[in-house]
Amino acid sequence: MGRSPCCEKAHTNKGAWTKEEDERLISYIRAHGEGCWRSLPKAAGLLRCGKSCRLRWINYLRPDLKRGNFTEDEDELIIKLHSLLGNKWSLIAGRLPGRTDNEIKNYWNTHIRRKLLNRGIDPVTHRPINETSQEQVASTTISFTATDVKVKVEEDKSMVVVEEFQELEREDFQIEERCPDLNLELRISPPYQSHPEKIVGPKNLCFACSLGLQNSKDCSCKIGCSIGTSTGNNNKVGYDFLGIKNGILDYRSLEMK
DNA sequence: AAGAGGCCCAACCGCATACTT
DNA sequence: TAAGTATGCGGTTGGGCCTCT
Repeated sequence: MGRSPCCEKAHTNKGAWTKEEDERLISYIRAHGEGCWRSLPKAAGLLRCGKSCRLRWINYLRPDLKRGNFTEDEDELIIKLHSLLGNKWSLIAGRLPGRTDNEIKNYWNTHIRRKLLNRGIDPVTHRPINETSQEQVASTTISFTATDVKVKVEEDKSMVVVEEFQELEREDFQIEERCPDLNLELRISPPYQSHPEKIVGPKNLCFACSLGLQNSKDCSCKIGCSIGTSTGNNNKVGYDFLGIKNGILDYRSLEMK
């Protein structure tokens, strides 16, 4: 199907943002919140397309952005996350508070790539360069394309999700093999809550239970989950990275495209 | 001092996906 | 179910800045 342009390009500004435009955008978002990017420019009196506004806000104007140089710890975290996730910059950014995907992408391309090359490591495969050139080892990397993980809560699709999850589970050992020293506390958590104690409901559902498949054969937490019972020990199982370690994937916390 | 070349990063573009009608 | 629309993501670009000669 054809695509219409995201905006009327003939009447929009392009290029660097002016201070006035920034101020208009900030004050509009402060007053009305984020979202509705398509209608925002007109409402805010900006001659920009919605995409441009969104990008400007997310990458530059957001108040929670951490400006300044990356720390050594952040460097290492990015490298390790990249070795697991590849160029999934938004997922990587999700683990670095105050950093944007664009910022990390730029930083990767300008600094970290070179840093790894200097260490003799291929920035794509994260393997020693000479080893990479010797042979293409048939390795499996986790891909987060939509066809790999389709998390839908709709009941009719839930079995497909479980199958795809099991596929990820089988690949788990390869992650450990590639990063034996990796202990990033990579617990993907729900979006930040200023008052987490207010969250109501079971804290750690297994994947099947999260899909509403309690008591199904795919439920991996028959002992620990016990939704709605007083016997459930919800603290037994933590949020490991993607929940894979425990065979538990909390779909609620996955950032889906 | 000034020109050339490289680096950096904000912004753009095209596409994929989700959502709506 | 198909078509239309909105949003988000990753790759790429271009212009300003910095360094070197």
